[in-house]
Amino acid sequence: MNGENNFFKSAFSVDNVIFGFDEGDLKVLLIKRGTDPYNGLWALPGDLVYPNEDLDTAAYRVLEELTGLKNVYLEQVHTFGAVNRHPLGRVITIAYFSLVKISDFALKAASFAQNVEWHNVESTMKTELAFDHNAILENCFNALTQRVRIRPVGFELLPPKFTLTELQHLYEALLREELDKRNFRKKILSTSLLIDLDQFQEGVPHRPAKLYQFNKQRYQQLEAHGFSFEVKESKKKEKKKRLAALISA
Amino acid sequence: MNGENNFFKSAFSVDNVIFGFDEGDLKVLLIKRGTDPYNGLWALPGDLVYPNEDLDTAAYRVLEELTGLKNVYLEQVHTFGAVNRHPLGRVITIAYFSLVKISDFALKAASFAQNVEWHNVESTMKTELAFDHNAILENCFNALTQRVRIRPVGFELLPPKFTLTELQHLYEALLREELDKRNFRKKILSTSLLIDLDQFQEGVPHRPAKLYQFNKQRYQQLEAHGFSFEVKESKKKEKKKRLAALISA
DNA sequence: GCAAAAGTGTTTACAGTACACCCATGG
DNA sequence: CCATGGGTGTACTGTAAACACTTTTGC
Repeated sequence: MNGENNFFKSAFSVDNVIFGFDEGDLKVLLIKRGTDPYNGLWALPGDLVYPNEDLDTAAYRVLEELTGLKNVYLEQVHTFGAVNRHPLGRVITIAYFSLVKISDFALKAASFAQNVEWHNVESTMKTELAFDHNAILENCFNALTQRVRIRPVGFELLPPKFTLTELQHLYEALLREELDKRNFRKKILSTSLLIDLDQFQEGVPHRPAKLYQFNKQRYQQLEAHGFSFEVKESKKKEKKKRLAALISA
Repeated sequence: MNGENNFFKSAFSVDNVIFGFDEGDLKVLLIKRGTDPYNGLWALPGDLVYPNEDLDTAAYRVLEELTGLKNVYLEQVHTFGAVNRHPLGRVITIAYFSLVKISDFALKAASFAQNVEWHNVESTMKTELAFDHNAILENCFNALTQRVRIRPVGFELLPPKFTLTELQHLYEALLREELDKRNFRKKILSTSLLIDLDQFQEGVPHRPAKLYQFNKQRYQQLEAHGFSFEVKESKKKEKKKRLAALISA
């Protein structure tokens, strides 16, 4: 396969890191491989890109075939192309991540996999995955962490109605950092991106929390008007010296 | 070419947006195409990836063949794979940008190009380039703008010795924003990333400015210790409402 | 002595941080 | 009445932002 100038003897695939959020922690959807290579190992869902198919389309297709979901947040992250990353030939892969609400979907049967499951992200990163999927997962997780500091993408992972505590737990999982309840509420409410539904949890063994909804229209308005959604780094306990910002005036 | 399942009848290339900084503005290195398709149009340097070559290696090779430079800042940005982006077949391309010091290199003759030139970035973005290279350029420029807010990559574009005013002009070009001289100096000096060389400009028709050098060792130290180099967005004149940060505690 | 760019401090406003107690519900 | 998580305000501190004049050199 390698060697001479066989430029058109290569293929490209997409791999899709599908994130969900449930029971207070971040999950990733994995497929247990039923064929060689890497038979029996867990892998990220992916597929070769059809010759007449755009890359994003292929990534959406992988997602939809697996979950039945459409209109999902999807973002291209990085392309992995080490020469020997695929044992069967030169296959580079374009990595995407997507964010889904675990609440509102059921898994489809995926013919090419024995098994499909949600796995905790942190523990998955310590496990061996097929191919270079550990590197891909880590890369996409970092991209998500970064993205969530800049844009309110977290809502893509929550059910339509959620409590502020659920939202806070989500951010804590994504940022791997504990947040102060009062400060978090103050800030998140000051964005005007949440709609107070004036509804409450039911059947919980404690004071029921208010339910909120993400105000997507409002966000798109603000975004269109050039407003930025800035998320700052928190100061660490051990007073790290800040490298001062460069921008002024 | 398109149509049936010719998975291995496709190719991938790298394109490299090579940025330089000279005379107060940001430049990009372009090649005038001497063959069809797009004969006569300016294009980004790029090449097909060899079958036994990693993607990053290919991007470095393109850069080195063109400029003779090694050990240059290089970053993968995005992969472009629209079905019809290349008139001769299915060719997806992985876009990189690199940052070079215009001062210290001479262009090599590039056999596949009639002409190689530095072009002003802003005006190039208003011109038609070959293939989807307008989209690639814009994407890479945005990536650079973002990167420079987070990491001190600007120094890669300056000669080894520079004045604070030159550095400020660079940041102004990258961020498309005017900066306040005093605040800029205060902040940049407070990072301890600059070495005061105690040398001065010569032969300038005004008070000569001090020369500084980037302290790479120091930066790597800080980076290794988990310090962050944070660059904040400046507030605009028209007091835009800030969407408050989400992180606290 | 004039032109041109270098260099330098202080004040004000806001956003980030830290922190502790009472409330509503189910069992 | 107890356990559980929900909900709320204030004071402090550090960084960003605004802003104008003096200095040094070449000609």
